[in-house]
Amino acid sequence: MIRIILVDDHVMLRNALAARINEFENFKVVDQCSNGKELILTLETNPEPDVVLLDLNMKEMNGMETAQWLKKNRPSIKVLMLTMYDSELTLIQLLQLGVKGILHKSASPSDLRAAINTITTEGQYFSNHTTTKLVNMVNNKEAGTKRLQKSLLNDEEVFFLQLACSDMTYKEVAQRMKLNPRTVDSIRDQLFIKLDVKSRVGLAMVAIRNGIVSL
Amino acid sequence: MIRIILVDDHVMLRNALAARINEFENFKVVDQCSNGKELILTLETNPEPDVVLLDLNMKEMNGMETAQWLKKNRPSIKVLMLTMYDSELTLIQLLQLGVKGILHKSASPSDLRAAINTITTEGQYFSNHTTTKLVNMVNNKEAGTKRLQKSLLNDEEVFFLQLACSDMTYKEVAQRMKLNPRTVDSIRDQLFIKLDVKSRVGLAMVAIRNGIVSL
DNA sequence: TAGGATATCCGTATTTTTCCCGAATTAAGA
DNA sequence: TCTTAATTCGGGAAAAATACGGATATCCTA
Repeated sequence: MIRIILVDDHVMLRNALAARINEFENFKVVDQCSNGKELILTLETNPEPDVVLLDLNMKEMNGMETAQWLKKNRPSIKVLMLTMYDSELTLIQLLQLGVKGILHKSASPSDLRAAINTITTEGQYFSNHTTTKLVNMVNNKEAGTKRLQKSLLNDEEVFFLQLACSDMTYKEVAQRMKLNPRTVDSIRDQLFIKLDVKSRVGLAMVAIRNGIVSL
Repeated sequence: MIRIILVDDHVMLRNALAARINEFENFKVVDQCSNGKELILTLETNPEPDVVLLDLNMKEMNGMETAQWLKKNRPSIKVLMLTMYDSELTLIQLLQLGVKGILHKSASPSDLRAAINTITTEGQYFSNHTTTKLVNMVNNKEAGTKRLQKSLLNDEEVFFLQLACSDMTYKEVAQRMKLNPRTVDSIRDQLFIKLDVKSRVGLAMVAIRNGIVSL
């Protein structure tokens, strides 16, 4: 019996997923959480599940942070990430975090079934769509491979993006980050290139799409 | 038998809702659509439902636009709006569009049941949370009442917001809107006041939260 | 019809953002 | 060790965004 925990702050979707999964043979949803923090609490007092279905866009502790925690503290748990939007950035970042599969929220129930099945039998699941994007990135010499190697966001950049998605000015952001305003300029310019945008609004859009900032 | 159509681009959540609703007595989900356009097509060839469960944040034709269309073309259909985030702006705007109820996506199945039941028996459903916010707005003299009267966005402002959530400069936005750049400045300044932000990024955030721009 | 509030349009001034250059330091690789 | 990157920071200028205010038209009202 494969044991699964669901993590998503939308109760109804979560229940829906649970109902579907419990219909499958050999699968059982043993717990449901609303965010990463709840998951950690649950894991502290309960036996480890085999799979965690993790929503990327959550309020309290989002999917990215939670996956990072899981990789570090519970590396044997397989993570299947649920995404709302899709983008190359998320993709690469998630792979780095050891996520074993990615499933778009607009996926059909049969996609869900395939994902859950494959991830337990073969260790990982990636849809054709996901794989295609990866291949395209590798093939796209000018931007693609560079991104594969370099477009991962470090903690500083993530922190910057979170602060940039606000009414603050860059000076204020620099203060908050305890950095020289010039350095903040560099971080921003770096992100312009990495994320292929040319304005702060563009950065904000990418950040939101990728669950880096939670609304 | 109350006939219901679901409109949401997340298949699994949609199916979950459908399953729940079909469990209720006297309710039946007669159709499911992924966005407003599909709904319109469906309505053209099928008999009118009693209730439409409408997601606010959709790609093709979002909930706001769809509600507007329904108000004009199918005024007898009751609209229950599903929201991802919540904000005062959405609230007022939705009420103006004749929406008969608002349900947050993090609502529980029992909330869903209450909403569906109440909307059909009493004509409308608003949660305590929603009502409380409305009351607060009315009581808050300085900003509240003004917002109630004035914070509704007209088509021009909505269009501006959609364009503002991009890498475009205001000049380019002005060109696209066929307006003088100064006029675009005024629209922006107006929105700063209405939405209580002081930068373009702030505008973008509000616009996304309210489903005015779809990512 | 005069007065007052309000919306629209547009100009000026200031601040912020963005870009381009480059220098000093550190890290990494051959 | 020498070269090559990458990081942090600075000056300065051009462009964009924002703040402020003025002119005109409109509409409501006393």
